[in-house]
Amino acid sequence: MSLQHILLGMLEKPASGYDLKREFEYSLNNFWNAELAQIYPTLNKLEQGGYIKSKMTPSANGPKRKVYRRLKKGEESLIEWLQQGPVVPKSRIDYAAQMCFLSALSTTQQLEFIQKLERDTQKRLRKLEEFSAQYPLPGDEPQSEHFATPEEKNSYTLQVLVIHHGLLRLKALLEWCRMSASCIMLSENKPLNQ
Amino acid sequence: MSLQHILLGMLEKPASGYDLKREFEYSLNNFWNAELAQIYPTLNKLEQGGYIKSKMTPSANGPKRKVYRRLKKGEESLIEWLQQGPVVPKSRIDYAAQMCFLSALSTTQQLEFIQKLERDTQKRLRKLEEFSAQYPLPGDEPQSEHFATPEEKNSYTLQVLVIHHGLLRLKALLEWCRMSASCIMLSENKPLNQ
DNA sequence: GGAGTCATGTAACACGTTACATGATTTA
DNA sequence: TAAATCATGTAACGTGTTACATGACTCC
Repeated sequence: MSLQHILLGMLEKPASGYDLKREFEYSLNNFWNAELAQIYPTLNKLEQGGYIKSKMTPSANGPKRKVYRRLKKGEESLIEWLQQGPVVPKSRIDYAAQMCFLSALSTTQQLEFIQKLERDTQKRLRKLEEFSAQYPLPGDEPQSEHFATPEEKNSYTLQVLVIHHGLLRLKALLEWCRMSASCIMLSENKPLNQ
Repeated sequence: MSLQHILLGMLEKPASGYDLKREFEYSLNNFWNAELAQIYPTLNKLEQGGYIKSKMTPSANGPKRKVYRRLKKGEESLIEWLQQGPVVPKSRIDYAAQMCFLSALSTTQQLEFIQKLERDTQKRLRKLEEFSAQYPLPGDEPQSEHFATPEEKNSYTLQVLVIHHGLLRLKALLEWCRMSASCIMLSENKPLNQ
């Protein structure tokens, strides 16, 4: 059910399905994604339901685009979704499940497993930190950002917070990787002088 | 694809579908879950594939149970899954997506949203901390735990680490909730003396 | 004119959830 | 004997992914 609401949220400004896919890739990608094969049917469904409305518009550099704009019913549905409070997904973390059964491998292989996870996480963290550099927290650099309206400032603050959510998650995961590596090495229980 | 491997991992010791469902509820629940409606067909599929084998056995307190044991092919498949390295799921975090569009609500409602998330997270954390109290980290309480074999000790260490993964995640989320609440309050930008 | 990108879609399949169906055994 | 729990399943539906189909437009 969430994708419909997310698309409604993204349609603050009119956009085509292709645009929305790009937006997933370049910013929301850290905590949500959707393929075009899912976006297009969902947009059609939303239009049939009277939440959004499309209009064929010529493109500067390609074929005609189907640009959607959000209708009042769409905005109401979005607000309803937000007002029902935070939706916490039941987490399904494959690598954590794998950890449970990792004793089937040698200690060496266990450490390799953790180290691979640590490297991948480090990579993701660096990428997100790079991305987040464009979005300083208002207050961190006083007077560096100016907003036309309080609404714009608020919207920006929320964007930044979402990015920081990703950063905190990745940092927590890194910390856990390090703890796990030392724990496994300790549990090997080999005498130090050998 | 993961559920098949997870069930194979859980079948270290023979168990019925009903047993496995219980195990999800009482321990793995924090990072994976599956309904009976998904477990039973998956077990049938695994048996048809020659990964496990069932045997009807009478129960002490109910109707006959279909108890599965893991075959060699099952163990090989499990090890293959583990050796291919950590599988990192693409995260889909509804509340983070909601945050992106939260500027459609008033600042007061935004704060309520965050506070609700904080309360829910606090509750989950307390529950997991309670659960984890049964599993001290070996080393934290020297000499308090004894294991028959090094394999058992290693297996226990991994279990504990998985629980700590959940704890760290929840703590990071809590920290983020607090940061978000102050950020939103600051961004409201109202003069203090009013 | 061919390759690459822009742009929209359908079809088949895999995975997950909810609801429903069935029946045995235990406990009050 | 009725309710609760144990125990195994099927059916329908919703969501998400991969593969395939189609065509317009741009740049070389």
